[in-house]
Amino acid sequence: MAAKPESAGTPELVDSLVQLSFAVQDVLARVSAAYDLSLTQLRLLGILRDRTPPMTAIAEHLGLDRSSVTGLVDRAERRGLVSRATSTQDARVTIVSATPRGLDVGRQVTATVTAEIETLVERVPARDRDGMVRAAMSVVGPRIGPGLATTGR
Amino acid sequence: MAAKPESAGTPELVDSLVQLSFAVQDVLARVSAAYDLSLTQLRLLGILRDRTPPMTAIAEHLGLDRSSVTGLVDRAERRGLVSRATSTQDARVTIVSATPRGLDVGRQVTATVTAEIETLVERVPARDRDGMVRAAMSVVGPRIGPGLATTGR
DNA sequence: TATTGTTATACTCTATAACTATA
DNA sequence: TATAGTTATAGAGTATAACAATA
Repeated sequence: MAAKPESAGTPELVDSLVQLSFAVQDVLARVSAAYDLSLTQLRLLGILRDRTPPMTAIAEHLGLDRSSVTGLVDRAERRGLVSRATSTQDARVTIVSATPRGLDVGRQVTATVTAEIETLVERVPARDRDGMVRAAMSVVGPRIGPGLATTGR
Repeated sequence: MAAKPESAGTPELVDSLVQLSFAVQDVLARVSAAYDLSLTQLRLLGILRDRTPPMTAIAEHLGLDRSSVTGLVDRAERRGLVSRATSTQDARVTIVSATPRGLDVGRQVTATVTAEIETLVERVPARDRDGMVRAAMSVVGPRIGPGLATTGR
């Protein structure tokens, strides 16, 4: 499974994609940090923007163990960003939701991130932008919900 | 600083880029983990592939505090991936280099990551690939060294 | 018995502040 | 004094294993 020179441009593309991903993640982490959020906290708020899922669903979304989500939600709750409630249908289940403040912070970070990445994108020649959207979407699939999807799946 | 509808396609592009960055980082983290490396350890090995820098230079490359690099190198050294040496020119300076095993592990992870991302890229229509390289490079600049650049700057 | 969530524990990663050694 | 690196300390994030409560 070594050489497979089907498309001469592929190595450069792989390399560009890796660098690009670091540049984007840098923006996400830096802006989050400016709001005193970790990237994981931002992702949590992103999930809770339009849902009130059980702990297990959050774990699946983020690709984390359930015990990791316990700590994550603990810290967010301590900061007044999210809250817990026991499901009325199944007393084993804990429902998590964003507080008004959590929603607000999430919106602000998302707006700032979007603005910063738009600045990066201004460097892309206009004629290449449509192709880039098509290329990116052919890798990750179409958008599902509204706003920034802080997930790879 | 709100609406700025200069280019209608921009929001989708921003969103695609964020998702794409998560997909790529997922690959990097997953493959690293399969080799029992954190992403930071992989980045360290990436730096040491063709250099033997002082601790401070590593901190700058990775955007970390010097004290964080101390621990990072400690753990990598304990695992036989890197080694320390005192500079002969300036006894304050500690020079870090990858061991043969560290170089080897770095190469293996890089090769696997490249293969996996190439698989992702196969989903991109061939006619869009050149444009994607151009677009990505216009954001992050041209490649500098050989191999995967596990950095955003 | 199976599932949901938490706790206990341990490790990595990170930063700030204070320190040592060298320049 | 200034710089390079380490240590001490603290906190976030993560996982595994064991547990309690509920189904």
